[in-house]
Amino acid sequence: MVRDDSKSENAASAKSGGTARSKKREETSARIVHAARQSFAKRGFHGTSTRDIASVAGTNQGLITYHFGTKDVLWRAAADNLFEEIGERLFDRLTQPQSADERENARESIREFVRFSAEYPEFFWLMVDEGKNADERLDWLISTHLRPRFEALSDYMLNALGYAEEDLPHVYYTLAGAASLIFAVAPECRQLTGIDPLKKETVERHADFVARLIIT
Amino acid sequence: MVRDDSKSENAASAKSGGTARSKKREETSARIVHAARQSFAKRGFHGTSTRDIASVAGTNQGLITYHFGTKDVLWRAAADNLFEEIGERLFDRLTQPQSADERENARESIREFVRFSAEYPEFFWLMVDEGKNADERLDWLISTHLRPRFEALSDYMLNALGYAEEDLPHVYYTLAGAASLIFAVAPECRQLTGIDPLKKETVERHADFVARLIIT
DNA sequence: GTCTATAATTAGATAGAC
DNA sequence: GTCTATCTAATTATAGAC
Repeated sequence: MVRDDSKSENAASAKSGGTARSKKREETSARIVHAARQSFAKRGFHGTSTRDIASVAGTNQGLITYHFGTKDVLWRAAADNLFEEIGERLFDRLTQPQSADERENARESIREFVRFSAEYPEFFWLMVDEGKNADERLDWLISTHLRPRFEALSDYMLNALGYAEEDLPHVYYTLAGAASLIFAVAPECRQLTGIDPLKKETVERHADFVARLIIT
Repeated sequence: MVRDDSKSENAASAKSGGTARSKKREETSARIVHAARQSFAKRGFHGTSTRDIASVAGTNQGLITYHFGTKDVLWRAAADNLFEEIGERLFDRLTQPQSADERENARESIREFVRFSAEYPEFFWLMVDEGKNADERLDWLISTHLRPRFEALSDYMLNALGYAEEDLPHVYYTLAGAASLIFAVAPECRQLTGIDPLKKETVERHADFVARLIIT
């Protein structure tokens, strides 16, 4: 998702060392992507302006064009960046059994998913924001990131958890919704119920609540 | 939420009958509100332009200003309209017991809520869109619509379902998320899983799935 | 009441100086 | 690579004709 910069490594810059230049490039690019991730998550694609992103990244709007071309490409880069982190944080360790008790393994996997949902509400926001409209952003999101993850999860649910094939969509969306919503609307939850869902004890409470609900 | 129009019922229009004029006013206003509900739900507050709303309503942008003043006021009117329908569709019949079996009553209430979520994904979209940012739209939404509903539901969950006070937020958001997400991201679900969540049988399947999950 | 025209802002994208 | 200045289009809100 980062533009090929081999062409810009010209003779002039080669003297001072192409590595330093491309390092700075990547630093700036990364700052922009990070700011974009935050903004797109909180305000959605339409609610986010490239000027705001540049401002959060501590730079200017022109640089976004230079590094990414269009707002759409930047959005994809932000999504890539998010899913990269998600992969490391979640999917890799979700299928690793810890205990001899199958059901307790499953419960702990669900607890892990709830903890993840508290850490990365962005995932849920992105899913809801983009999942409700059939457009090319959704197409890209599914083929690039969602499908491989869903299929890995499906295998796990079929084999380790023993769900029936036709229940998979219900399990998947039920779990995702049950685990995530309370954190995704944290400001509302605070104001409406008086409790802060992002407090460590509350996260654990919710994790256990959902885990015991799904795996009795 | 409709602007007081008593002042515009002047002497000139009184001749042709104030009722006819105010009837037309309300029809136009209602068309705009209806279009606004659709657009705000699907695209969010920022992603929706008043011109698009006017176009869907079959009128022009100037009339929106005339009837509602600002985009923000129109958004409130759209939310009011949604919650009015929700009240009729859901909250009134949720607490009416049908069977002698307490657990089956609870299950049927949950099934009803799932069916409602399939019919009104707007509710979920609104909740997620506005619940993630602490701003004055959220304040208004909570104090005007969410709090009274949440307290009514809390009573029901405490008394009829026998949940503990400190579990209420977890029950509430778990149920809301579990019931709604699959319908809220219907296009994604179709493309990702191959099943259409809005098909009648699928709605019932999900309703039963969630109901049996929560009330074993 | 309804509509067209337009003002004032803001958006994404571009050009060019450094 | 970075930044400022600017173009074009779209936005909300306003003014005024009918």
